[in-house]
Amino acid sequence: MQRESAGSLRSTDIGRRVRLAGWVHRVRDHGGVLFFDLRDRSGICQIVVSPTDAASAAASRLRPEWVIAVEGTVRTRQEGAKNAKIATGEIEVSDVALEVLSESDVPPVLPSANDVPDEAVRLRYRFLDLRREEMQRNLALRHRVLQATRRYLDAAGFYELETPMLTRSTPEGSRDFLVPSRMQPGAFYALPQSPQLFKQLLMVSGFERYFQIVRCFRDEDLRADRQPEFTQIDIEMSFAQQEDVLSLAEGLTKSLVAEAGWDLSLPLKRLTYKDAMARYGSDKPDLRIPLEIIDLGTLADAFDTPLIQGALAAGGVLRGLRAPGGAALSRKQWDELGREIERFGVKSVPYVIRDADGLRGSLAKALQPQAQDALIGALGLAVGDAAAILAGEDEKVSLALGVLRLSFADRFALRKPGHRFLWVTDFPLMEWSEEEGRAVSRHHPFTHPNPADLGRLEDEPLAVRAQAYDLVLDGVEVAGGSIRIHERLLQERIFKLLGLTEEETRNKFGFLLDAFRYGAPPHGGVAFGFDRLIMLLAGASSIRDVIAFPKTAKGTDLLTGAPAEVAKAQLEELRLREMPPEEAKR
RNA sequence: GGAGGCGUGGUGUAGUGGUUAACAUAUGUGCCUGUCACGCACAAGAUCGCGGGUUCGAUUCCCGUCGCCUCCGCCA
Repeated sequence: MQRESAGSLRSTDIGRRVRLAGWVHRVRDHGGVLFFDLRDRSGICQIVVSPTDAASAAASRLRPEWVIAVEGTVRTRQEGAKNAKIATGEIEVSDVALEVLSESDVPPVLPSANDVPDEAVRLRYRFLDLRREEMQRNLALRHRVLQATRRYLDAAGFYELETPMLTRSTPEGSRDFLVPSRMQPGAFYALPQSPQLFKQLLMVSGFERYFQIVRCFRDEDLRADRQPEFTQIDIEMSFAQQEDVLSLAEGLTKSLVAEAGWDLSLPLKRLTYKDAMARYGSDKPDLRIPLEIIDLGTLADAFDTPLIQGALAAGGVLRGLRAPGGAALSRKQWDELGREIERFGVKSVPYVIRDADGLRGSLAKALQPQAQDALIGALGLAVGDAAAILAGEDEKVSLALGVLRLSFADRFALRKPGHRFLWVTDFPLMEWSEEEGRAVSRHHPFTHPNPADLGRLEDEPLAVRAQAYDLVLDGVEVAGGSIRIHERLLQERIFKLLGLTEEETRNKFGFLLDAFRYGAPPHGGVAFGFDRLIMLLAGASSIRDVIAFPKTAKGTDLLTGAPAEVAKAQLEELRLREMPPEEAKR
């Protein structure tokens, strides 16, 4: 007899003899009649065993998480015993034959429990944690979106091509995971941070449209939305302009989010990097928050305080941000807000509060009385609102207000329901790295500059815009990409600006530059952070909740115990030796 | 690298410088014929993460350490 899904039985199945198999979810033993819920991937179904049934003795032995097979008859539940809360609540399976396939110890993570155990316990017993309905749902969604990706891109003429996982370390970007080579002692493979160079080579090779659902590796510190290995939907297209890539990515996004029941209307909103920073203080603004940063430059003269006047004299800006209901913030809370933006060189948050009598607050005294109404109007302050007002260097003021914007949203629950996508375009090509004392690529060194800015590449490199774009969803970067440089000479100019010597570039990227000598098509692409996207679609608060076997914040796997020491013989084979701690210190 | 939070029966929590560490659930036994987070009774179950210090006495206070989480730095 063919096995069926427990969760898919309905009243239309009444009278049928069925065979089910799965896990014992909950047992309700009344001494006489006994009920239990049988759970499989599809859901749960109530099995009823009468004291006169042959299976009665076996049923009373059943415990949670035993694996059993059941053969029985689907029947309607008695009137008044139907359960509208579950999909199979109209029916039950009776007159059963029971077979225990596997017993279970008392499980540390009980899939039927309401309380979710501590995450360390969940990760240690991940195979049990994954039985929980939430995790089953998340990974099922992940599966569906993966399949939708393949369907969409295949239909759009993309080849799914694979690239090496054992590759070479390249400069720029994040720290590599290294794999020592046995056959080339002293040499190392690197696991790919992304298949960037390979997908460009595939364009040179004439495949025209490539995609890959690919694991990427970055040896950096973890976050709720960052794992050392993660999955990208990697896409590259030849003979494509930025518009072609954006439009492809939008179409794909629409079909992917539809798997979660989201309806997306295209085209998506767009914002330049410059505007995003000015209006939201972030290159990945959360547009669910109905707050915008306001430039107060025209009111600058109304503030009689050296802090503001000094900042403006130094070429700075004056900007404010409304905090709806912010009058309720205590002195202590303003201090907390100040600590959140300390890293931008702000010592405390100057603010004003509008109450029934007018403005008060740390900055109100410095404001000329006749300018009060103008300030209230500019910031849109209602009675009960407050506003943070910062003066200083453009980028720092923006970023600081961007942080406050998020903080206000948290404190006053300002985020509107629903979801907001947007493209952020025209990123700067390069940015200054204090640490390295040179310009570094903001995206990666193969990003094509905006053709309109090519003339000032050497003179004002930091002002050059890139043909690079990010897709942002609710304040999270879910995809990013660029048009690539396919001209060898331009690529060499960029390397030079980045301070990479010819020898270095030949050594590290020679193969790519070589390839570009033999007819490289213009090309560009985009990569989706797949786990993050699923996290947002699933409404999960951590990327770990959409990955079957994730790592902890310290990069360990509590299930397998990785990373672990290896046998001396393995190290010898690789000609590796542990460095004494005192030597490793420096 | 830095900051913060958490760590108490299997699990989730409460709690206290002082007798026997409480509750829920899970577990075991018994009772129970329509439950669905079934119910009732009884029982068993805890080196209060680990190490050190303060104290007559520490699960509680202090220091260190380990583990988990969050954030900053970092992550093209």
